[in-house]
Amino acid sequence: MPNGISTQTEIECCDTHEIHRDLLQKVNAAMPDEEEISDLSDLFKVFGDSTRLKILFVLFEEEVCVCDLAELLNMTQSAISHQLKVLKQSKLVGSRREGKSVFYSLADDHVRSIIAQGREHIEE
Amino acid sequence: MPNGISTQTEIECCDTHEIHRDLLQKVNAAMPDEEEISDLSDLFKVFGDSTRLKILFVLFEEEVCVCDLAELLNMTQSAISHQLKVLKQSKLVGSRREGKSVFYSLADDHVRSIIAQGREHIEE
DNA sequence: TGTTCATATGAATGATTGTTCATATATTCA
DNA sequence: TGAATATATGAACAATCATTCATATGAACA
Repeated sequence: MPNGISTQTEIECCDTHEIHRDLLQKVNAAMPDEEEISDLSDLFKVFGDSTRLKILFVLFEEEVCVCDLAELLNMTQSAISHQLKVLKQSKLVGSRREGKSVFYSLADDHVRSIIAQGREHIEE
Repeated sequence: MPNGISTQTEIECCDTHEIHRDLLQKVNAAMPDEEEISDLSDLFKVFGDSTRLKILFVLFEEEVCVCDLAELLNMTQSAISHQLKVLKQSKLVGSRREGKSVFYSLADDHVRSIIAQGREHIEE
Protein backbone atom coordinates (compact mmCIF):
# COMPACT_ATOMS: atom_id res chain seq x y z
CA MET A 1 0.00 0.00 0.00
CA PRO A 2 2.51 2.61 -1.20
CA ASN A 3 0.31 5.67 -1.12
CA GLY A 4 -2.75 5.24 1.00
CA ILE A 5 -5.23 7.27 -0.95
CA SER A 6 -8.11 4.84 -0.79
CA THR A 7 -7.76 1.90 1.49
CA GLN A 8 -11.41 1.15 1.27
CA THR A 9 -11.20 -1.81 -1.01
CA GLU A 10 -8.74 -3.91 0.90
CA ILE A 11 -10.53 -6.71 2.65
CA GLU A 12 -8.23 -7.65 5.44
CA CYS A 13 -11.24 -7.84 7.65
CA CYS A 14 -11.21 -10.14 10.58
CA ASP A 15 -8.02 -12.14 10.54
CA THR A 16 -6.08 -9.13 11.68
CA HIS A 17 -7.74 -8.21 14.91
CA GLU A 18 -6.87 -4.62 14.47
CA ILE A 19 -9.61 -2.54 13.09
CA HIS A 20 -8.73 -0.06 10.47
CA ARG A 21 -7.63 3.08 12.28
CA ASP A 22 -9.66 5.41 10.10
CA LEU A 23 -12.83 3.53 10.90
CA LEU A 24 -12.14 3.41 14.60
CA GLN A 25 -11.52 7.12 14.69
CA LYS A 26 -14.51 7.99 12.57
CA VAL A 27 -16.82 5.83 14.64
CA ASN A 28 -15.56 7.13 17.95
CA ALA A 29 -16.02 10.68 16.78
CA ALA A 30 -19.60 10.11 15.64
CA MET A 31 -20.79 7.76 18.38
CA PRO A 32 -22.74 9.53 21.14
CA ASP A 33 -21.62 8.76 24.64
CA GLU A 34 -23.04 5.87 26.60
CA GLU A 35 -25.49 8.04 28.48
CA GLU A 36 -27.03 9.59 25.39
CA ILE A 37 -27.35 6.20 23.75
CA SER A 38 -29.10 4.95 26.85
CA ASP A 39 -31.47 7.91 26.97
CA LEU A 40 -32.18 7.50 23.30
CA SER A 41 -33.02 3.82 23.59
CA ASP A 42 -35.22 4.59 26.59
CA LEU A 43 -37.08 7.13 24.48
CA PHE A 44 -37.68 4.68 21.66
CA LYS A 45 -38.77 2.01 24.10
CA VAL A 46 -41.62 4.31 24.99
CA PHE A 47 -42.76 4.33 21.37
CA GLY A 48 -42.39 0.57 21.24
CA ASP A 49 -45.73 -0.31 22.74
CA SER A 50 -49.12 -0.45 21.05
CA THR A 51 -51.06 1.02 23.94
CA ARG A 52 -48.79 4.02 24.24
CA LEU A 53 -48.87 4.59 20.50
CA LYS A 54 -52.65 4.53 20.56
CA ILE A 55 -52.69 7.05 23.37
CA LEU A 56 -50.43 9.30 21.33
CA PHE A 57 -52.64 8.98 18.27
CA VAL A 58 -55.60 10.07 20.35
CA LEU A 59 -53.66 13.03 21.70
CA PHE A 60 -52.75 13.99 18.14
CA GLU A 61 -56.39 14.85 17.77
CA GLU A 62 -57.30 16.37 21.07
CA GLU A 63 -56.53 16.85 24.71
CA VAL A 64 -58.45 14.21 26.67
CA CYS A 65 -58.88 12.97 30.20
CA VAL A 66 -57.87 9.58 31.51
CA CYS A 67 -61.26 7.97 31.57
CA ASP A 68 -61.98 9.04 28.01
CA LEU A 69 -58.74 7.39 26.94
CA ALA A 70 -59.68 4.24 28.79
CA GLU A 71 -63.06 4.21 27.10
CA LEU A 72 -61.74 5.07 23.63
CA LEU A 73 -59.08 2.36 23.77
CA ASN A 74 -61.30 -0.08 25.62
CA MET A 75 -58.82 -0.60 28.41
CA THR A 76 -58.67 -0.40 32.17
CA GLN A 77 -58.28 3.01 33.76
CA SER A 78 -55.34 1.59 35.65
CA ALA A 79 -53.54 0.35 32.57
CA ILE A 80 -53.97 3.70 30.88
CA SER A 81 -52.80 5.55 33.93
CA HIS A 82 -49.65 3.45 34.18
CA GLN A 83 -48.81 4.13 30.55
CA LEU A 84 -49.54 7.83 30.88
CA LYS A 85 -47.00 7.91 33.63
CA VAL A 86 -44.39 6.44 31.30
CA LEU A 87 -45.29 8.92 28.57
CA LYS A 88 -45.09 11.78 31.01
CA GLN A 89 -41.71 10.71 32.36
CA SER A 90 -40.34 10.81 28.81
CA LYS A 91 -41.87 14.24 28.43
CA LEU A 92 -43.92 13.15 25.48
CA VAL A 93 -47.14 14.30 27.10
CA GLY A 94 -48.15 16.89 29.64
CA SER A 95 -51.08 17.01 32.02
CA ARG A 96 -53.38 19.54 33.52
CA ARG A 97 -55.85 19.05 36.33
CA GLU A 98 -59.39 20.34 36.01
CA GLY A 99 -61.51 19.46 38.99
CA LYS A 100 -61.59 15.73 39.42
CA SER A 101 -60.32 15.07 35.94
CA VAL A 102 -56.78 15.21 34.60
CA PHE A 103 -56.34 16.15 30.97
CA TYR A 104 -53.39 14.93 28.95
CA SER A 105 -51.97 16.48 25.82
CA LEU A 106 -48.96 16.20 23.53
CA ALA A 107 -45.87 17.86 24.90
CA ASP A 108 -44.25 18.86 21.63
CA ASP A 109 -44.13 18.09 17.94
CA HIS A 110 -41.13 15.77 17.88
CA VAL A 111 -43.63 13.09 18.71
CA ARG A 112 -45.53 13.70 15.53
CA SER A 113 -42.50 13.66 13.29
CA ILE A 114 -40.93 10.61 14.90
CA ILE A 115 -44.12 8.65 14.42
CA ALA A 116 -44.58 10.03 10.92
CA GLN A 117 -41.11 8.84 9.93
CA GLY A 118 -41.82 5.47 11.45
CA ARG A 119 -44.99 5.12 9.42
CA GLU A 120 -43.15 6.09 6.27
CA HIS A 121 -40.62 3.37 6.87
CA ILE A 122 -43.24 0.71 7.33
CA GLU A 123 -45.07 1.54 4.14
CA GLU A 124 -42.71 0.07 1.62
CA MET B 1 -77.03 22.65 24.12
CA PRO B 2 -79.27 24.54 21.68
CA ASN B 3 -76.89 25.06 18.84
CA GLY B 4 -73.85 22.89 19.06
CA ILE B 5 -71.22 25.17 17.56
CA SER B 6 -68.55 24.59 20.13
CA THR B 7 -69.09 21.92 22.67
CA GLN B 8 -65.45 21.93 23.64
CA THR B 9 -65.82 23.76 26.89
CA GLU B 10 -68.41 21.54 28.54
CA ILE B 11 -66.76 19.28 31.05
CA GLU B 12 -69.20 16.48 31.45
CA CYS B 13 -66.28 14.17 31.28
CA CYS B 14 -66.51 10.85 32.94
CA ASP B 15 -69.76 10.63 34.86
CA THR B 16 -71.58 10.15 31.61
CA HIS B 17 -69.99 7.11 30.15
CA GLU B 18 -70.66 8.26 26.65
CA ILE B 19 -67.77 9.86 24.93
CA HIS B 20 -68.41 12.94 22.96
CA ARG B 21 -69.40 11.85 19.48
CA ASP B 22 -67.15 14.33 17.71
CA LEU B 23 -64.13 13.04 19.54
CA LEU B 24 -64.98 9.42 18.91
CA GLN B 25 -65.40 10.07 15.22
CA LYS B 26 -62.27 12.15 14.92
CA VAL B 27 -60.16 9.60 16.75
CA ASN B 28 -61.52 6.66 14.80
CA ALA B 29 -60.79 8.45 11.56
CA ALA B 30 -57.21 9.26 12.50
CA MET B 31 -56.28 6.07 14.34
CA PRO B 32 -54.36 3.58 12.16
CA ASP B 33 -55.71 0.07 12.21
CA GLU B 34 -54.54 -2.48 14.73
CA GLU B 35 -52.03 -4.04 12.37
CA GLU B 36 -50.28 -0.81 11.51
CA ILE B 37 -50.08 0.13 15.16
CA SER B 38 -48.54 -3.23 15.88
CA ASP B 39 -46.02 -2.91 13.06
CA LEU B 40 -45.16 0.57 14.20
CA SER B 41 -44.54 -0.45 17.78
CA ASP B 42 -42.44 -3.35 16.56
CA LEU B 43 -40.35 -0.92 14.55
CA PHE B 44 -39.77 1.37 17.51
CA LYS B 45 -38.94 -1.60 19.73
CA VAL B 46 -36.00 -2.18 17.41
CA PHE B 47 -34.69 1.31 18.14
CA GLY B 48 -35.28 0.75 21.83
CA ASP B 49 -32.06 -1.09 22.55
CA SER B 50 -28.61 0.36 23.17
CA THR B 51 -26.74 -2.31 21.27
CA ARG B 52 -28.84 -1.92 18.17
CA LEU B 53 -28.56 1.86 18.34
CA LYS B 54 -24.79 1.58 18.54
CA ILE B 55 -24.74 -0.71 15.54
CA LEU B 56 -26.78 1.84 13.62
CA PHE B 57 -24.43 4.64 14.63
CA VAL B 58 -21.52 2.66 13.29
CA LEU B 59 -23.37 2.00 10.05
CA PHE B 60 -24.05 5.72 9.75
CA GLU B 61 -20.33 6.04 9.14
CA GLU B 62 -19.51 3.05 7.04
CA GLU B 63 -20.45 -0.39 5.85
CA VAL B 64 -18.77 -2.92 8.16
CA CYS B 65 -18.57 -6.64 8.73
CA VAL B 66 -19.84 -8.52 11.75
CA CYS B 67 -16.54 -9.07 13.47
CA ASP B 68 -15.60 -5.41 13.13
CA LEU B 69 -18.86 -4.51 14.80
CA ALA B 70 -18.18 -6.97 17.58
CA GLU B 71 -14.75 -5.50 18.09
CA LEU B 72 -15.85 -1.88 17.85
CA LEU B 73 -18.64 -2.36 20.35
CA ASN B 74 -16.67 -4.76 22.49
CA MET B 75 -19.29 -7.45 22.36
CA THR B 76 -19.63 -11.09 21.42
CA GLN B 77 -19.92 -11.98 17.76
CA SER B 78 -23.03 -13.94 18.65
CA ALA B 79 -24.73 -11.06 20.39
CA ILE B 80 -24.02 -8.77 17.45
CA SER B 81 -25.23 -11.35 14.98
CA HIS B 82 -28.49 -11.81 16.84
CA GLN B 83 -29.12 -8.08 16.83
CA LEU B 84 -28.19 -7.73 13.18
CA LYS B 85 -30.88 -10.26 12.46
CA VAL B 86 -33.43 -8.11 14.23
CA LEU B 87 -32.26 -5.03 12.37
CA LYS B 88 -32.44 -6.86 9.08
CA GLN B 89 -35.94 -8.19 9.73
CA SER B 90 -37.12 -4.62 10.26
CA LYS B 91 -35.39 -3.68 7.02
CA LEU B 92 -33.25 -1.12 8.76
CA VAL B 93 -30.05 -2.69 7.46
CA GLY B 94 -29.02 -4.73 4.49
CA SER B 95 -26.22 -7.21 4.06
CA ARG B 96 -23.82 -8.33 1.39
CA ARG B 97 -21.52 -11.33 1.46
CA GLU B 98 -17.92 -10.96 0.40
CA GLY B 99 -15.99 -14.15 0.85
CA LYS B 100 -16.14 -15.30 4.39
CA SER B 101 -17.30 -11.94 5.64
CA VAL B 102 -20.75 -10.40 5.59
CA PHE B 103 -20.96 -6.64 5.35
CA TYR B 104 -23.88 -4.73 6.79
CA SER B 105 -25.06 -1.29 5.80
CA LEU B 106 -27.96 1.08 6.37
CA ALA B 107 -31.04 0.23 4.35
CA ASP B 108 -32.44 3.72 3.91
CA ASP B 109 -32.45 7.19 5.36
CA HIS B 110 -35.53 6.96 7.51
CA VAL B 111 -33.23 5.51 10.10
CA ARG B 112 -31.15 8.65 10.19
CA SER B 113 -34.10 10.98 10.52
CA ILE B 114 -35.89 8.92 13.13
CA ILE B 115 -32.80 8.86 15.29
CA ALA B 116 -32.10 12.52 14.63
CA GLN B 117 -35.59 13.45 15.83
CA GLY B 118 -35.13 11.30 18.89
CA ARG B 119 -31.88 13.05 19.75
CA GLU B 120 -33.55 16.42 19.32
CA HIS B 121 -36.25 15.44 21.76
CA ILE B 122 -33.79 14.35 24.40
CA GLU B 123 -31.79 17.55 24.28
CA GLU B 124 -34.15 19.83 26.11
C1' DT C 1 -67.18 15.61 57.79
C1' DG C 2 -68.49 11.81 54.92
C1' DT C 3 -69.52 10.15 50.29
C1' DT C 4 -68.67 9.84 45.53
C1' DC C 5 -66.08 10.13 41.43
C1' DA C 6 -61.50 10.44 38.85
C1' DT C 7 -56.92 9.28 38.98
C1' DA C 8 -52.56 7.27 40.82
C1' DT C 9 -49.80 3.59 42.56
C1' DG C 10 -47.65 -0.72 44.66
C1' DA C 11 -47.33 -5.65 44.35
C1' DA C 12 -47.88 -9.76 41.69
C1' DT C 13 -47.84 -12.27 37.42
C1' DG C 14 -47.31 -13.81 32.72
C1' DA C 15 -44.98 -12.56 28.61
C1' DT C 16 -41.18 -10.71 26.06
C1' DT C 17 -36.35 -9.97 25.31
C1' DG C 18 -30.94 -9.54 25.30
C1' DT C 19 -27.09 -12.19 26.14
C1' DT C 20 -24.44 -16.43 26.60
C1' DC C 21 -23.02 -20.97 25.33
C1' DA C 22 -22.72 -24.58 22.24
C1' DT C 23 -23.04 -25.74 17.72
C1' DA C 24 -24.26 -25.43 12.77
C1' DT C 25 -23.49 -23.39 8.17
C1' DA C 26 -20.69 -21.32 4.65
C1' DT C 27 -16.48 -19.88 2.44
C1' DT C 28 -11.50 -20.12 1.59
C1' DC C 29 -7.26 -22.35 1.17
C1' DA C 30 -3.93 -26.06 1.56
C1' DT D 1 -11.20 -33.50 1.16
C1' DG D 2 -9.93 -31.43 5.62
C1' DA D 3 -8.72 -27.46 8.44
C1' DA D 4 -9.48 -22.76 9.55
C1' DT D 5 -12.16 -18.57 9.70
C1' DA D 6 -16.57 -15.79 9.67
C1' DT D 7 -21.21 -15.83 10.55
C1' DA D 8 -25.76 -17.72 11.98
C1' DT D 9 -28.81 -19.98 15.12
C1' DG D 10 -31.30 -22.68 18.84
C1' DA D 11 -31.92 -23.32 23.74
C1' DA D 12 -31.56 -21.47 28.29
C1' DC D 13 -31.47 -17.92 31.72
C1' DA D 14 -31.91 -13.46 33.81
C1' DA D 15 -33.93 -9.17 33.43
C1' DT D 16 -37.53 -6.10 31.90
C1' DC D 17 -42.24 -4.93 31.17
C1' DA D 18 -47.52 -4.46 30.48
C1' DT D 19 -51.50 -5.61 32.69
C1' DT D 20 -54.44 -6.75 36.63
C1' DC D 21 -56.08 -6.27 41.24
C1' DA D 22 -56.48 -3.94 45.39
C1' DT D 23 -56.06 0.24 47.42
C1' DA D 24 -54.60 5.04 48.13
C1' DT D 25 -54.88 9.99 47.01
C1' DG D 26 -57.37 14.05 45.67
C1' DA D 27 -61.24 16.94 44.45
C1' DA D 28 -66.20 18.12 44.60
C1' DC D 29 -70.47 18.23 46.83
C1' DA D 30 -74.02 17.09 50.15
